[in-house]
Amino acid sequence: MSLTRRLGVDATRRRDKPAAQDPRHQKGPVPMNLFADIRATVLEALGAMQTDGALPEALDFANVTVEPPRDPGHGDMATNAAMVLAKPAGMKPRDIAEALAARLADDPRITSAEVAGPGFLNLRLDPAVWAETVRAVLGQGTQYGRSELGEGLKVNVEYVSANPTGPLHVGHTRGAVFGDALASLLDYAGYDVTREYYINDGGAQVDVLARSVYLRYLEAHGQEVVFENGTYPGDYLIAVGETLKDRVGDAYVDQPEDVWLAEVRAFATEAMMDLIRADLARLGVKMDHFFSEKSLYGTGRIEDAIAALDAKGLIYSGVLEPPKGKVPEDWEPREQTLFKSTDHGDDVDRPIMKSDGAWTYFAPDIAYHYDKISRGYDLLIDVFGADHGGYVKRMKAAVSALSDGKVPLDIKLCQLVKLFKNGEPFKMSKRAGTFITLADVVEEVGPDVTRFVMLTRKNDAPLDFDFNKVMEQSRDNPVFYVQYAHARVRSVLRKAEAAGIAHDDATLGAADLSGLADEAELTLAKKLAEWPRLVEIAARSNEPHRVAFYLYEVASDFHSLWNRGNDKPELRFLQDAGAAASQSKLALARATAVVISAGLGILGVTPVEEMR
RNA sequence: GGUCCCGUAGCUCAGCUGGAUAGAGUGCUCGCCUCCGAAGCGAGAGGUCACAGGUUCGAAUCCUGUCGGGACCA
Repeated sequence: MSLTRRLGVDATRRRDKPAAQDPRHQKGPVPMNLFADIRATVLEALGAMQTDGALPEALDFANVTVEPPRDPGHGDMATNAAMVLAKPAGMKPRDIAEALAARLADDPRITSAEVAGPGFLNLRLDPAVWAETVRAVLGQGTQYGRSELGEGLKVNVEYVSANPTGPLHVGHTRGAVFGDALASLLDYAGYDVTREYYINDGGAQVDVLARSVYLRYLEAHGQEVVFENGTYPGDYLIAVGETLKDRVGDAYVDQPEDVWLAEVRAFATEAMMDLIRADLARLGVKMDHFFSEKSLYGTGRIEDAIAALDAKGLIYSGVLEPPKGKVPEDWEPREQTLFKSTDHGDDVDRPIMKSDGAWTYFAPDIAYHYDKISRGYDLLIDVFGADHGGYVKRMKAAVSALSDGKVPLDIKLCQLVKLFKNGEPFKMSKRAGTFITLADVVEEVGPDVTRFVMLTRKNDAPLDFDFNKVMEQSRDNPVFYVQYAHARVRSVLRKAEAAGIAHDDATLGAADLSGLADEAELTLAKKLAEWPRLVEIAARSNEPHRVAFYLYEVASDFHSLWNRGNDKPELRFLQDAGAAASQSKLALARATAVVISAGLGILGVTPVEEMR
């Protein structure tokens, strides 16, 4: 990927600069967050009221919010302080609100504070505040909006983690895009992020892979082969078989499995990981760390993890009750080694070792998460497909037990993507070898559209991905709407350049911005003021899709302003009156582009210069 | 049978970790290019937030139950 592609995030991605990992040590001004600032002002006023005896001591202000009102007619910001505090303070909401309003009137930024409705306090801010917002954006660039919410905490985001048995398909793409955007979002919000991929190279499926590659290897030697017993017939293994032939000649031809299985498995797995890494690169996804499940076997690491649980008295031998309702026909009571996950919120205890002494699939998962904990992460996030929803409780129980409840694990489930083509749903089958791959999609529509579309849906909502619709790049595709707004800004800046108007950020940031007074201009500036707040909300809930929806709103406010310039020449970004008249408008336009760039940077989408 | 997710405009979906008269896109109707990029903008119409209780100043949001859709279940 080119450097320009991700300029919003790459420039600050801390894994490239380990020395400056902690955002608390970053240089530059503390990011401006107007809503946080005003909330702090409100809390100060409340504190002063306590000091004066106007409010009782010992009140919890945690639920006091300052947020934009739904109806702009209510003002610029609203606080619920009076309503939240009325009951614990034993006072009437209106009394608190009026006293608070009187205090806040002293703040030069606040021009009016009115009690409304059940006890809201509606604040109107001096227009100069919005000009300062624009100035802050120009001064801080794509750093505007960065937050210290994360306090430099170490967070591990595990995503994709597809089995190394073939190329990534469309279903994986969503998890890849989501996990990557989430990681960027958390980075932007002040966390120290590691992007990680868990390679499932320890199970039976890689044996199947090895046998499949072996068949292609025989084929490369001119033999007729049949793909049976679940072996993978996909074309992508043909080249792998040929490469194997180049490596070992005919050494494995007509040899029993125990001669070649281990080596072919290692060879095939590495080949598949190369394939997967290449697929991820197409999307602009770059992992910091790949963790091999295989490395857990035969090294005592699983045993260590289980011993840690055993030391807490959470391992025992027992027989599970049969699953309620439909009992599998082959079910029989068996003595197994169990993890007492019910102590940590699970519904039933989970087997970790079967009666024949083999680990269950759960055991390496425990060991893997134990490893993450021991690497010192403060927070773990797993991005799974929705088909793994059944593992959530046991995984959380394991992490809770292993970390003594100190390391939270958040598991984000991505609903599987429903594919449509020509308006018809179609399924993909890895076994049949007829699946739509990530590479197919990215080649057709490009990484930007792929990523943005995947992020315009909440992760736990199903996503209809209409192949044709997305390939058509039709206008109802929101990525173009946002890109278009950015391109329009760049266009107007090019015109400014041609007209000889200085438009660098320093000049625009120092310009007289009092000309920004029209409602449409202020609406846009206010929207830009929400960006730092939006980042924190999105990061707190681990929901990068909020960034995509926010950018759509920014673009909408910008397009709206742009078109008002058609009717009102005084709202155009380039003014006939000359440089000074234009620069306040250009400052707003440029600030819009900066916020869009920052947001697209988090999503991993290129802010384009033009799209004619 | 159990667990988890979902149910919001004709359709596709947002909805701020409880706020005021629930919002976009799309589709439909009607307007806007001698004007910085019309891939754009403006206006109209469209709702029992699945249903029933509960919690409280206040519920689409939290709790319980029912119905419906999906995923998973040694």
